[in-house]
Amino acid sequence: MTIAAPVNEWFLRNRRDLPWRRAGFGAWGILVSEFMLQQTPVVRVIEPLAAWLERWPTPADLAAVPVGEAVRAWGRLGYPRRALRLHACAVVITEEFGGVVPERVDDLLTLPGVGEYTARAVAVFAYGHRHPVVDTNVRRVIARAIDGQADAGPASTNRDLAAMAALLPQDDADARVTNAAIMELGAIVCTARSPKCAECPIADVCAWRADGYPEYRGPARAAQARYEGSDRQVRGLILAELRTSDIPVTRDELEALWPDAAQRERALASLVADGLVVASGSDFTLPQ
DNA sequence: AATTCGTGGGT
DNA sequence: TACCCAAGAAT
Repeated sequence: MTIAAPVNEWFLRNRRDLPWRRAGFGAWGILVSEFMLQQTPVVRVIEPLAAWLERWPTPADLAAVPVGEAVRAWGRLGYPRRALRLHACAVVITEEFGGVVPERVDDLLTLPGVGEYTARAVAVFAYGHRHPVVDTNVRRVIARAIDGQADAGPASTNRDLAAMAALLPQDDADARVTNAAIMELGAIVCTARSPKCAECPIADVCAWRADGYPEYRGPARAAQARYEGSDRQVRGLILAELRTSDIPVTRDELEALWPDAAQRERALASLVADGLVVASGSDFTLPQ
């Protein structure tokens, strides 16, 4: 509680003017933004989000088109399975929720691609309900300011949600601001690489700072696998080819994308298994 | 619980 | 240059 007030005040003066924070942006827009923001930097989401919502202003609009259109429109945002799940989400919302994005966390959690973070983000930011919202930024701020650790360890949903819940003001509207404010603080001040403690509104109560910025001691997070030469890269190459082609892509064209036949076939098979690619005779297309 | 899943920019 | 990191979810 000693951090909610100063962080809220800081937020009201320093928050970025992001599209999904504009009044009347709508629950659908916020849901789409949260899908796009999963593991993807804010700056890369702005334009695709605007194009997406112009094309599909409601869940029913998206549900009405073939899922392949969603995969194509996803473009280079990364993790294209999110496009499949967002489309599936639109179908469920249209068929089971009357075309209205649900506002209860437990209803939101039933939607494809909606997990603990996204469900609460929608309930809080779109509907104003009072829940803790915990993303990577929030986890880092709490690890530093409260726990005195340089970085958060592995995620632990219950512990992380409880820690954030303990910081929230009682009032729904204030709690909503605090959720956005701590996330924003982690995004632009208490950053992973070079935190700007001189600009931090809670530097005077930060446990990490008070302890002299000790290095992180805890379970090492698994190193991210190298991308170059990975199956992910091959999947990306194949899907990029399909995205930019209006007609089915032949095996010969796919062979030109990657020399290792075994890896190419493995990547292709996994894309088919995911539903991102379908066989069309002896050729391949995005799903219809 | 540990892995897998894109892409691009920062350090 | 090689990492590291990014409003996570599913398995």
